Amino acid sequence: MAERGENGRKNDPQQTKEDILLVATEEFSTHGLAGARVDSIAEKTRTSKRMIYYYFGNKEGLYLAVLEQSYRKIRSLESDLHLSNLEPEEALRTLISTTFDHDEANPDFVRLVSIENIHHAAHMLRSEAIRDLNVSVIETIAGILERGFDQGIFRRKADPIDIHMMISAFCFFRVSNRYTFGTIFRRNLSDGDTIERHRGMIADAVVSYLKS
Amino acid sequence: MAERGENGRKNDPQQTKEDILLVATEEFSTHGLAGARVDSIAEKTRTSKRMIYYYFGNKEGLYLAVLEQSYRKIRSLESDLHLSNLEPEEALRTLISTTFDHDEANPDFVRLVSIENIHHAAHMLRSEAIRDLNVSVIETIAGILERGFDQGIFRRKADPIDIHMMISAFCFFRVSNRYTFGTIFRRNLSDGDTIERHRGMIADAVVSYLKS
DNA sequence: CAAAATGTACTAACTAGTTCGTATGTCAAG
DNA sequence: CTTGACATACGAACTAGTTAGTACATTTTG
Repeated sequence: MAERGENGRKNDPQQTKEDILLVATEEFSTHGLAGARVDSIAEKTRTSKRMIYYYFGNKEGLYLAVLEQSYRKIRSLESDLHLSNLEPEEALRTLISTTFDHDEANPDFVRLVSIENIHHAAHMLRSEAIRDLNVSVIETIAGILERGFDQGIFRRKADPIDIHMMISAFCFFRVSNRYTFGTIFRRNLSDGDTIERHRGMIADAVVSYLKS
Repeated sequence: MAERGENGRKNDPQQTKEDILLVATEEFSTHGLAGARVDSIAEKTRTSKRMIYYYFGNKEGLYLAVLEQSYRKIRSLESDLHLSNLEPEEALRTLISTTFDHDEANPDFVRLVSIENIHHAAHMLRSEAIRDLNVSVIETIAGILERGFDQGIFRRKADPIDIHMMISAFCFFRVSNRYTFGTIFRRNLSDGDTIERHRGMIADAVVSYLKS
């Protein structure tokens, strides 16, 4: 058993790495790459700064690891939705709700993506893991659009990447721009009623667009 | 005339301030608040670091000034659109195109807003100038929606702020997430054809939503 | 001249990354 | 099964370089 005595040290590399990543995710997502402090991360960890450099090389390496881990999480989520046995409209609405709920539930991820965009996606480009992200959503959407069109439910032949962008834009923006938008229009986007209304709204908008 | 001789100095406070702001906008928008370097700004300016502190107090003061100036610019743009004499649908499409083109033409502004959101809009909150932004767009949209509903063109009674958010989300996301989205889906969102298609797409989506 | 505007050169504090030394796990040989 | 040698895992304290901010002197302008 790898238990921790009074002051006796037990090696647990896996746990140590995970611990660092968890703390780092929070730090990077709230302060950005340049604003994040390695010392601050080290303090909040149950290990030391030495370990950060031991496992991740340098600050950028740690940032990249955080980014990769975040993307890995969504990839796994995306895949286990079984939409092919649903009616096209129903399938689309389910997919949209899932995206919506994911962004709403993962502000850290949203913030990290925003930060990465400020850096022109420079780190993402260097990471094969992220670049080669199996973008299965697109195939899923393509399938739904095709079925819907063939069945005469959707009148418009839209590009699946465009549709994905439209959905992402709405879901992402609500979270990424929550603060400035909320400040200017004095509206709390985290409010329960607002969430419900917006979830329905984006679905209705996409569906009506495809039907028009 | 305030001309600049061989090495003779001419005071031109207005020009000095504007020069600093211009350089600072670029620096903050590409590196973020923490990532921006005061020394770097000073170098690119035709004046010195001393002047930055003389006029703006400190780094945050400069950042705030940059932010305020950026918002002041859109406010002026928004106001001189004369939409009330257009058909509701036409008016809405014009407004959407304008928002779309503004974001497309001002990536610096988009990036600054993203950055400000990472900081939970903390600086914006402290700035009365920005907080009290006359949100005339909302009134404009409200008017269009009402006319459209009364004329039976729009079947749906939507909240103007929600509609504004839907438009903003799409237009903003295209610019703010250009890099990560482009990397993952190998698509260049700055491409001329794509711009055209997207401009029409958001307008069609909003209109069909309101008509449904 | 007085006040505003500007330049030069500096400093105090911070911060990423390192050095050096120690503890722990493991596996082969006895 | 135990010993010891080697690799991996870890911690405390340090350093070199950076960076926001300033003291002081000087020039321009009304």
